[in-house]
Amino acid sequence: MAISFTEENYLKVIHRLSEATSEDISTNAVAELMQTKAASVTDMLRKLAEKGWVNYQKYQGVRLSAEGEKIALSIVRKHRLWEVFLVDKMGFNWDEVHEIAEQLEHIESDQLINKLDEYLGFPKTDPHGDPIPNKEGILPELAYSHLSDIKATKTCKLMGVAQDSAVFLQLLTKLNLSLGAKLDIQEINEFDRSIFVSINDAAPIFISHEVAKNILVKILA
Amino acid sequence: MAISFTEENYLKVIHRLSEATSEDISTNAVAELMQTKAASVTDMLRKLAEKGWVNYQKYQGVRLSAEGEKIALSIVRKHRLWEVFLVDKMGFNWDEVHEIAEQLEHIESDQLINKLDEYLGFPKTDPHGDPIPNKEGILPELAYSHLSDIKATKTCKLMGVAQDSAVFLQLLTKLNLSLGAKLDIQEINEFDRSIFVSINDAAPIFISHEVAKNILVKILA
DNA sequence: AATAATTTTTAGATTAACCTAAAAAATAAA
DNA sequence: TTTATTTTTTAGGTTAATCTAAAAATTATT
Repeated sequence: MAISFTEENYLKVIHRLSEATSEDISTNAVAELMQTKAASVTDMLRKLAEKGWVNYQKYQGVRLSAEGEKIALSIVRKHRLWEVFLVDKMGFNWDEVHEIAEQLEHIESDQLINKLDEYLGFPKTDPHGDPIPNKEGILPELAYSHLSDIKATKTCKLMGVAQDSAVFLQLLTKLNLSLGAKLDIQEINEFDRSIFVSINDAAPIFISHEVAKNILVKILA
Repeated sequence: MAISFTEENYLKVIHRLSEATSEDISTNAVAELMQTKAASVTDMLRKLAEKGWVNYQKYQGVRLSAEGEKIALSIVRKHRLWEVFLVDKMGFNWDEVHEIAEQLEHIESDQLINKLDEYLGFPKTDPHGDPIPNKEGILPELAYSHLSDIKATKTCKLMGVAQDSAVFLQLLTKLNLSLGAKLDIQEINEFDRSIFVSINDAAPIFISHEVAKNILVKILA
């Protein structure tokens, strides 16, 4: 069944919201991410339900059907592979690729995306550390910790970010924080929950709780 | 001013029709290429005229304004660069890339397209021999001959094709005709205008007038 | 030049995606 | 457990791009 760009974007947004919770997704939550009004969302949810891509009962929220999940994952796959292409091959920075990938993710050609995957060397994650679903639509669970959740003075490795906004990524770049960076937590301040941390063995600096929330790390020691 | 995919496609089609003639383009001609009805075209032409991209007087046909021409050429540039990418980097055949490039040509990012251009080594032509407009929107005139127009037993080189359809390109591939192929015309048959020709010094074969019309060559001797 | 044929435009509908404002349902608070 | 608040849905409209059918203009033919 034919699918429009808009429908694809709705499925993607519902998928993203579903990753954070096991509850049904509210109309308002979808409206906010879609930058539209709740009334418009209601219309679309009814339509997506008719097409069998979501399970939706009015007033009860929405969740993806198996088929909807498959579509959403294929869009995520395309988005992330194109991001790798833009950074690795086109020489963009990690904070420049999101908007362009938002367009490229709607290009329809399985053949192309599989050739691209191969051309890029079957990458496992995108430039922000997010895992890339495979051809079969299976998304490996990476299960990293948010830096803000770590309670003790550990050593970690930066594995990903929880946000793709250019301002956030540019800030990380300024802090010399990129994928793979080593983080030695020196101290966690109770007062403002800021973290005093040494990045790649440099002199320690302060990182705000707000930033730490969006940094995903693997704990090394 | 914002432009929709549909508007881009109309400008592209008007541009294509304008290449073949210096006359104004008729509503019906646009309708045919856009695979839509004349009434729809009339609506759109009025809209494009309001936006200043075409000059249109009702019942008098249409032609691109300077601004419309610039937009059309930027779409052609994107289309052809993506085709080069698909063939040179992704390993597609020349008969497989048109549809995908039709989608990719609408991706909006000057930065991306210029980086792509560089990545591809600033190609002069696409996989079908069509010239690629440069950043400034200047399309080098290549002025090759249609094989069907040649009246004598000459030697030529295949420089391009006048049609991108998969069936046509696949036929050329079967005939061992690809960009750069050497063609030694042995004989031109008056009866059906078929051409008896040796391709890359192989035993000569017959090529129909219909095929010859769509083959662009440079005359070597 | 008058008539016939063709092309193009207008008129009026349709569909997808959106909107605002009002009504209904669900949830929270008194 | 009523009442108040918030969320969601319905009702009715808008815009872009399309359509069919009919009218108008242009072009071709006698």
